[in-house]
Amino acid sequence: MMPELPEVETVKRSLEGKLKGKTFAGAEVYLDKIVKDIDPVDFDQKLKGKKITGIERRGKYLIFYLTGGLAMVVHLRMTGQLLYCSPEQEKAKHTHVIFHFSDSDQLRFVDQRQFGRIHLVPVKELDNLPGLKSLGVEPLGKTFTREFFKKELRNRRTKIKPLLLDQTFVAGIGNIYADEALFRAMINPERVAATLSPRETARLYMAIKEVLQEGIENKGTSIKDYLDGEGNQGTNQNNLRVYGRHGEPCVKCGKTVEKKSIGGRSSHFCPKCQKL
DNA sequence: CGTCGCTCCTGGATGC
DNA sequence: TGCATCCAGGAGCGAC
Repeated sequence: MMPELPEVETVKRSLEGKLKGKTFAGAEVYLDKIVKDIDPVDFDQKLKGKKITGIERRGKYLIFYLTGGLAMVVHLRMTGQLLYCSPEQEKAKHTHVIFHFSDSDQLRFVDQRQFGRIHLVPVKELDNLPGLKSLGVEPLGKTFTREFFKKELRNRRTKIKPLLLDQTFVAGIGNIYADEALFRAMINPERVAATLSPRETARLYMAIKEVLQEGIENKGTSIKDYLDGEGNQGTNQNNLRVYGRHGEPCVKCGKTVEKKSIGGRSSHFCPKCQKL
């Protein structure tokens, strides 16, 4: 569950080799609302005969580039899965879309909570998609510099945790990696962003990159239902220091890890290592 | 524009 | 034991 940047990147990497060069034979849509802004019949017709030329990740979005100047944009939200399957495989519960390829292999979109969305747009209209349009900087990209981070924090009066989750600020951080980064940087999630010292800002900057990088190296965090494109679990759940550890002793100081709702989301932190 | 709260969903966990 | 309620949380949306 909860695909964030490392999980979406892992899905991308697991599918890339298998799907590049494949030609769509069509798409069966079982739940219309998943396929946003397009009639399922049109969707099937437009995909038919198009070849996948490449896959890109932007924040938590996956973009499939197709021939004919088209792009298919997939957001897994919380419980979405993209699974590469053979036609014999039994159709799992909550399978909402099945993509067929000309070689008879399939890509299936499975999503228990039905929050995930799929768009099909011309490449030149990608920037008009709400969400993609306003997406912030890539935290593992060149433009996410320490200077940028410092400068952005300076005028923000919001709490640091909700700010880290703001996709128009930095793209791809979700609840798990936000809590983990704040713990590593020893910063309380309720601190007002603008009040972080230069030292704290630098620590948080490094911690964000570190937790995301490790998440990718460990092929994602599989807590509930996250799987990559081949149905494999990640191992980063074994690397978490505070997320889901409320009631347990802090790995650094032994004090009990707390859980508190901040900005409407559960936040896990050590009250001693992350003083307010 | 920044910030906040509500909403969409299912199913596992928790409460009485 | 059974039923009701809560909770998980990404992001679009409307309100202020």
